[in-house]
Amino acid sequence: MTNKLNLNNLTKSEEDYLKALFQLLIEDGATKVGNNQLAEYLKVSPASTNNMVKKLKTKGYVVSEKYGKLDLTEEGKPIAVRLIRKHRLWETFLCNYLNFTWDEVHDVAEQLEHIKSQKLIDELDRFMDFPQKDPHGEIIPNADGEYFVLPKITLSSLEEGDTCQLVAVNDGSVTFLKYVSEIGLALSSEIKIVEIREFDKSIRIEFNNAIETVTKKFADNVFVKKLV
Amino acid sequence: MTNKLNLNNLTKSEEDYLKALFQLLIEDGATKVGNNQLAEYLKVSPASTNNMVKKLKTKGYVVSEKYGKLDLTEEGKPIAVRLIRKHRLWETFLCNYLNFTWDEVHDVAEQLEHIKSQKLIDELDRFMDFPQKDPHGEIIPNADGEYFVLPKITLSSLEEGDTCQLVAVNDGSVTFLKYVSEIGLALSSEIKIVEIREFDKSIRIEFNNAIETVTKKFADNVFVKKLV
DNA sequence: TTAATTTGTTAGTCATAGCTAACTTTTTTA
DNA sequence: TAAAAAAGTTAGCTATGACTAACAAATTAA
Repeated sequence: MTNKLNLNNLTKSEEDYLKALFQLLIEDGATKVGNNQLAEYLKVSPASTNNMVKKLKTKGYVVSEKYGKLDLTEEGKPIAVRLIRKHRLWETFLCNYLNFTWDEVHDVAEQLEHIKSQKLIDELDRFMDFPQKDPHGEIIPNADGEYFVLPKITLSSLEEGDTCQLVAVNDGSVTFLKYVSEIGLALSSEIKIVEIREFDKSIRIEFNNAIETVTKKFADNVFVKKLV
Repeated sequence: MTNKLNLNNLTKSEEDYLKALFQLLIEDGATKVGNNQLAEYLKVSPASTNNMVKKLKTKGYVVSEKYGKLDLTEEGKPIAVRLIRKHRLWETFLCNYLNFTWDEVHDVAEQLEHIKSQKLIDELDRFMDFPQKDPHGEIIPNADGEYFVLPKITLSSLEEGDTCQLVAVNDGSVTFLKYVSEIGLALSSEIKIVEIREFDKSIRIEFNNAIETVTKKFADNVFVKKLV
C-alpha cells in the first residue's frame, strides 16, 4: 500500500477548479454538478471549464461521462479538502492576529491558500493552537483531511416564534458580510423570528434587544442552529 | 503632485524580474547589469529575459539602450523594494513565530512575497512590532520604501588577526545556510581570523572558543562588521 | 412527440512566459 | 586591427488557461 506522497504539482487554476467542484458537490449539497454550473461558479466560460475538466480527468481527479455530470475521485477530494483547510486557517489568522474584519479576509485567503508548504500550514495551525472553526463559523478540516459539514439550516427555513443561534454565514459576498456586521450580528448571536411577512417573505428578527427586518435573500445566507 | 496609487497590476514574473534586477544593481553592487547576467541570476534563457525586459521597458520600469546595460527607473525601484520588504517580513515571521529554520524560509518567502494585499503586510509588520532585520541579518525596508544597504564586508576580505562580528549571510543557498548553522555560527557571533592559508585561501577562524577551517567560497558569503 | 431551450463540446484565437536555434552587435584577445 | 568570443536580439515554437463562435446532445415544454 504505497500511500503516494502528495507532491501537489497542481497549478493554481487546477486547484481552484477542484475546490470549486468540491464545494458545489459537498457543501452546497447539490446531488449533481454540471459543466456550466461549475463555469458559472468560477465565473469563467463553459469552454474553459470543459477544457480544465478534461485535463483533471486525465490526471485522475475528476470523473464524468460525456455530456454527463461531474464528480471528484478519491484522489481529487483530499486536494480540495486541503485547500479548504488552508483557506480557513489563513482566514482565522487574518482575523485573530492581523486585525482583518470578516469581509476583508476572503480575497487574501484565496491567494494564501495556494502557497505550497506543508510545514507552513502545520505550523500556522499549531501557532493558533489548532482552531476548530474559522471566523465565519465554518469547521476547519484537520491535518488528516477529515471534513465535517455543518448541517446548514438557513435562517429563512425557520418559522415565526422560533429561536436560534447564528453558527455561520456564507462568505461569498463582501457586501453581505459588511451588512451582517453593521446590523450587529455576530457568531453565536441569539435570534428570534418575530414575524414572517407573507407578501415578500421578509422577516422581522429580534436580537440584542432590538428588532430588524431582513429579506429572504439575506436569511438564505445566514446559517443557524435552532434552539429548543 | 498626484502620487499615483500603486495598483501593482504586475504578474509574478514581472515582479521577479524587477526584484532580481534591483538585487543585481543595488545589493550586489554591480555597476552594470546586462541581459545575460539577469538571465543567469533568474535561471532562465537570455531570450526570455530579453523578452521580459522589452515588456518592462514599455511599462516604464526599466531603461536600456539596444545592446546596452539595464537599469531600473524611479517607478521600477519602489516595486522591487516593496517585494524585498515583503520577503524579509515573511522570513522573519516564519522564523520567529512558525519554527522555521534559516535554511527553510527562503522558498516559502519567495511565494509569500507575491501575495497582493497592502493591509496584510502592514499588519504583519505591526504584529511583529516592526522588526528592523530579517533572520539572515538583512535590514527590512520600512513601509515608506526606504532602503538601506548594509555595507557588505565579507569575511574573506579581512586579514589575519582581525576580529569581527557576523551581521548577515547570503541567503541564496540552502546547503550553505545549513552549513553555517551546523558549525554553530549565528548572527552576532564574534569571529577571529586566526590564519589565512596562502595555498588555497582557506581561513582558520575562531569563534565560540573553537577553531574551524572554512574555504574562501564560504567566507565570500558571510558578511561581517569589523571590530576595532 | 416534436420543437424550443438548456447544457455540453469542439475548433480556433489570444496573452503570458517559457524554450531553442540562428543571427547580429559588441567586446576581447591574439 | 582582424579574428574569436561573449553578449544581446530575433524568429518561431511550446504549454497553460482564458476567450468566442459554432455545433451537438440532452432536457423541458408545448
